[in-house]
Amino acid sequence: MNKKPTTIKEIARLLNISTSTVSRALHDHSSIGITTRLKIKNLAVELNYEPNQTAIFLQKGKTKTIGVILPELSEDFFATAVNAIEDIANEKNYTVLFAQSHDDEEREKQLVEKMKNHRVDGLLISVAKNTSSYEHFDLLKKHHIPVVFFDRIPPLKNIHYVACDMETGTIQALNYLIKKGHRTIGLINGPTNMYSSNERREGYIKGLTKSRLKFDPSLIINCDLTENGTKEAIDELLNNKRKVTSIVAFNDYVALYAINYTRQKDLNKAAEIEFVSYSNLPIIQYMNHIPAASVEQFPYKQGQKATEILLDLLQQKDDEVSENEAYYKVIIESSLIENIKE
Amino acid sequence: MNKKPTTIKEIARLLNISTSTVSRALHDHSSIGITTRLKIKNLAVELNYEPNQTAIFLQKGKTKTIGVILPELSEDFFATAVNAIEDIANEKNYTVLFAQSHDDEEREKQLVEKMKNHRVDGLLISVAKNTSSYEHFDLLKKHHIPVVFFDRIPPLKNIHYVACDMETGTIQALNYLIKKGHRTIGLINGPTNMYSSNERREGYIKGLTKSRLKFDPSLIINCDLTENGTKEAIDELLNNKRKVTSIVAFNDYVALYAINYTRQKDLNKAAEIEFVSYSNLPIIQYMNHIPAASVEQFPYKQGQKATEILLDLLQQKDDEVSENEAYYKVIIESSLIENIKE
DNA sequence: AAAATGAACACAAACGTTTGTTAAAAGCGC
DNA sequence: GCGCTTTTAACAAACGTTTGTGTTCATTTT
Repeated sequence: MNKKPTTIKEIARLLNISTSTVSRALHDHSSIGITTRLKIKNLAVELNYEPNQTAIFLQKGKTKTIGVILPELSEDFFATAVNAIEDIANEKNYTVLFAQSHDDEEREKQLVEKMKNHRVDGLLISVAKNTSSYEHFDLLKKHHIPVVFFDRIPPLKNIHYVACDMETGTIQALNYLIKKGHRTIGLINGPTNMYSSNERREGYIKGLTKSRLKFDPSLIINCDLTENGTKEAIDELLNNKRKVTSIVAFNDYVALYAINYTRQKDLNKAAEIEFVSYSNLPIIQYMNHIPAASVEQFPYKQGQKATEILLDLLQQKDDEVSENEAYYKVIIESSLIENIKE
Repeated sequence: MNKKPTTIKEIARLLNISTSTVSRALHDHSSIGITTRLKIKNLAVELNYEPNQTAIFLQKGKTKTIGVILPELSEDFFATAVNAIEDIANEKNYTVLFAQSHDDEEREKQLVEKMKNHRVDGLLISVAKNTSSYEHFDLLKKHHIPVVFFDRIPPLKNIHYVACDMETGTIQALNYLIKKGHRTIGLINGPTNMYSSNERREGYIKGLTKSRLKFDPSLIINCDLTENGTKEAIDELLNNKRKVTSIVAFNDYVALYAINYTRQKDLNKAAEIEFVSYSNLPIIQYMNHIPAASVEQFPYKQGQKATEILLDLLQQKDDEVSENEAYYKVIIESSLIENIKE
C-alpha cells in the first residue's frame, strides 16, 4: 500500500521523461505524440494518479473556490439559497466554502478575513443583521476579490448584488390587508440599518398612502428579529392608543413568535389580529396559527442568480477584462402568496 | 493600489535579506535577531502581508481543512450538527468544507472524490439514506484520509463513528406508549440498509417483549422517509387486520407527514392514533398536531464529539504515531422527551 | 544536397512557503 | 590576538504543478 499519492514527477521518473511532458500529455496538449501520451495516461490510471489541487491552486493563483458567508444555515431561506449556490457552483466545477456569521458582526469580519486568507476566488455574502460598519467589505475590494451580496445588502454604492424587492411585495401585502377591511396596520420591522427594513418601510408607507390611509410612524416598530425582540415589539404595538387589527411581520419566524405571544397574552385579541409576513416556510403547512399570507422571496432564484453573477465576474477576471466599473444590481420581484390553511 | 498581495519574497527584497529570514522572523524563530525581526514584522504589517495559505498547504502537505458530507443541510438535525462542527473546528483553526449528498448515493461518491482531490485533511460523513455500497469509503482509507462517521453509520467494521443509540430511546418510547395503554403499536421505519433502522427495530422488539407483548413483523413498515413513502407506509399500516392505536415514526418529519395524512383521510381515526418519533424539531412548538413525544438525539453533541475525534486523529497523524488500529466508537444515549402542547 | 520546416519532447523557471544545512560575524575566555 | 562557541542570517532544496523557451531529429522544400 503506497503511502504517498502518485505525482506527475513519479510518473515522469518511471517513464524516463520530463514532468512537463507528463503534464501536457494529461491535458491532451497537441505537442505530445500519441504513443507517449497513451503510455502516460495508462500509467496514470494504473497508479491512481490524482492531480494535487493545492499545487495547482498555487501555480494558477486561484482556488476554484467561492466562499459563502450567511447568517444562519438553519433558516429555511438560506438553506434553500445554499442549495442553489451548490448546484450552480458544482456545475461549473467550483467548490463552495460555507460559513455562518450567526448574525454577529464580529464573527462576520473574522470570516471575511479567513476567506481572504484561504484565497477564495470570490465571495457570496448575506450580511449579518447587526452589521453596521463595512470596512471589511472594502478590504475585499482592495484585494480584488469579487463579492456578490444577496438578500441582505449593505448600504454601499459600487457593489454587486441580488436582492428581492421587498417594496412591491409589501405594497401587495398592504393592499391585501386593506381590501380585507383593515385600517390600522402595524409593522414589525427589522433593524434600521438593514436595507430590507427600509424597503418594507417604504412599501408600507406607499401601500397606505395609495389607499389614502394616513401613515402613523408609531405603528412601525423596529426590532432585532429575535423572539424576545419580537415580544417587546408586540407589547409596544398593543399598547399603542390606536388598536391594530393586523400586523405585517418582518418574516415568518417573527410572525410565529408574534402569533404565539399574542395568543399567550390573550386569545381573543390574537384571533382578531391578522398577520402577514415574508418567507413562506415549507413547514408552515403543519402549523396551527400561521400568517394569512407571506411575501415570497424566491431564495433558490436569488442564490442561483448571485452565483451566476459571481462566476461571471470571475470569468471576466480571467479574461483580463479591464477592471470593469459596471455593477450588477439584480432585483427579483417578490410576490404575496396566500397561505392555505388545511 | 497594489494589484498583487504582498509576499515574503517582496519583504525580503525590500529589506535586502533572504526569504528564509523573513519566514522565520514572522514565526518568532529564535535564530533571528530582535532588531531584524522587528524590522520585518513592521514592514509586514505596513504592507498588509497575509501568508498565502495555498502555498503553505502545498509545503506542509495538509490543508487544515475538514470536509463534511451530509444528507440535507436544511434538516434541523444536521443544521445543528453543522453548528457544532463549525464551532469546534474554528476553535482549532480548521476550515470546514460542507457538501450535501441530498441522500443520493451517486452524489455522495462524487463528493467523496471531490473532497479527496481538494486534499481535505479528514472527513466527517453522515451517510445518505440509499447508500448501499461502500467502496468510496474504502478509497479514503487507502489514501489515509481519516474519516469519522456520525449519526448515519455505514455497516462496516474498522471505522470511527459517533452515533446515538436509538435502541434505548426506542425502548423508552415503547414503554411510554404501553404505559399509556397501547397494545398495538406500528413502526414506520427507514430503509433496511440504514443502521439506525436496525436499532429502531431492535428497540421496538425489545420494548414489546419486555412488556410481554407479542411482536408482529407486519406492524413494521420500511419506507424511504419521503412524504410519499410515508403515505404508503401509513396506508399499509391502516390496512393491517390489527388496528394500530399508536405509531412510532422514524423521525419528526415522517411523523408530521403521517399525522397530516391520517388527518386528511379520517379525522376521527387520526385523533385516536398516538404518535411518537425522533428528533425534536424546535419549530414543533408552533405546530398543531405533533407527536406526543420524541427521542432526542443530541445533534450538537454528536457533531461536537465527531469533530473532536477527527481532530484528534489528525493530531495523531501529525505526531507520526504508527497507524493506530484502535477505532473510536462513541455511542450517545438517546432519550425520550415528551412534547408539551401549548 | 543544403536549408527550412515542423513534430515531439526536454529544460528550467515560476507560484509562495518552510526548513535543514551552511556560512559569516560577533562574543568569549585565555 | 588566537581559537572557540554562540548568535544571526544566508543558501538551497523541497512541496506538485504549469508553461515559455530550447533542443533534437526527421521530414519536407527548393
